[in-house]
Amino acid sequence: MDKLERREQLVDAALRVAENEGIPAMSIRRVAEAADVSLGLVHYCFHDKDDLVSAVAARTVEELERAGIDALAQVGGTLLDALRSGVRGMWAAFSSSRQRQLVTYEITTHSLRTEGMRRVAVDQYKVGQMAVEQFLTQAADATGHRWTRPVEHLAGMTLAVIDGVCLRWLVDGDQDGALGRLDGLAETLVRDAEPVDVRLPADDQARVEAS
Amino acid sequence: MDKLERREQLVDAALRVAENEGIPAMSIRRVAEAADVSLGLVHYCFHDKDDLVSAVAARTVEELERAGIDALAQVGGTLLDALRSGVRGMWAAFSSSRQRQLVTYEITTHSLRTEGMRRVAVDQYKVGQMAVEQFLTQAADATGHRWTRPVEHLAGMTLAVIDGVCLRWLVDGDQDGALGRLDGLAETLVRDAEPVDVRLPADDQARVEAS
DNA sequence: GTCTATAGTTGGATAGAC
DNA sequence: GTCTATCCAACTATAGAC
Repeated sequence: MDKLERREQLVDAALRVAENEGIPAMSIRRVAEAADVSLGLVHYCFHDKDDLVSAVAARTVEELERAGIDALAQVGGTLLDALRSGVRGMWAAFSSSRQRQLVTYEITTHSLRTEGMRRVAVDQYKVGQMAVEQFLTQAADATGHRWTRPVEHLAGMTLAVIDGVCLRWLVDGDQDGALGRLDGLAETLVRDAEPVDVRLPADDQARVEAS
Repeated sequence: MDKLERREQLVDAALRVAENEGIPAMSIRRVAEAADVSLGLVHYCFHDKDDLVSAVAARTVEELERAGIDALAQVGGTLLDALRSGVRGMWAAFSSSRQRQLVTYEITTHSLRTEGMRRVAVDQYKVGQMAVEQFLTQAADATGHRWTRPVEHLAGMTLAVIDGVCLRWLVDGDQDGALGRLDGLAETLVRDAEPVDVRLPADDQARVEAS
């Protein structure tokens, strides 16, 4: 089998181990065992353990990004509806796998402790921030609104809330509480939007009428 | 030295190690070395590693609680001012030690992975929730307001935001961004408060006038 | 590519002397 | 209480055969 292909397969196994036993327990040996290959092979495909962890992190980010795009698709109704269903959609993507979410946080702390892995955590947030910005922009557009604060700021708040809510949910398992907080987020966001005036600015309007 | 006293001293050392090298690296051996005692002594004072981690967690929660009480003290001016300075006060307590905060998150994930340690993470949040509820109540009282939603809910939101903001700050180190998001939180909270009418309800009012 | 074998390190936990 | 000594397990990483 090709090296890159093998890497992907090993990342599959590694992710399985990480979800079930945690990142600290995701040793190279354990991954080799889970993938039913030899220890040497894993070392052949990954330079060292951090290389493996980074690959697992890249995979989780990639899948999270895809989930974010899916949540983006369902934008309709009022702005509040759109925000609520979008936020809940992201939440559904997150909470569908409690284990996966825990892995994400473990990767964050691991990368913050390990020299040369800071980029990993930074990437997690960069992708999240962009996904949320895109979502907010699209939700406003589709419902004829404009944000009265920089989308960057609103996305930062949104991401912080989702992050905090998710972490707490991991701890207390209170799904209703989590959903309540997310709805609160949507209600808060909607207060920072205003309807777009359907009339164009004067000079544009004149041009339209002239045509 | 007394066993309990020795335990406290060892927790000191353990916390030092955890802050500098992370919870996963906080081995019993490493703690013994840092405290300049023998390996056996640590095992004499703590049944096993989880016992030690739990003790460290208890210490961090205890110190966080004290910091929350301090932040509570400075309530004055308008409600918005009170909220802003209170939230910023908590933030100052958190962010004064980046390492310590990282330890807190590491303990959370560790406890979620370890059978029989769930209580540790739950306690972290229980204390946080109560501290924030107390702060919000006091801030409203001191400025003549009442909350239009259950304080429990508002405190949950607040805690989520602070948590999310803090975690992100650990990753990107953007202090201005973090403060901006916290101010946004204060502005959001203030919209869920209304001034308390100084006049009492009718029957109470009648009683007052009769006296 | 994939394996086996092995070197070398670190960690948890216990036993027993003092 | 505190220490030393020791056992055993698990891990990283490499070398070398196939």
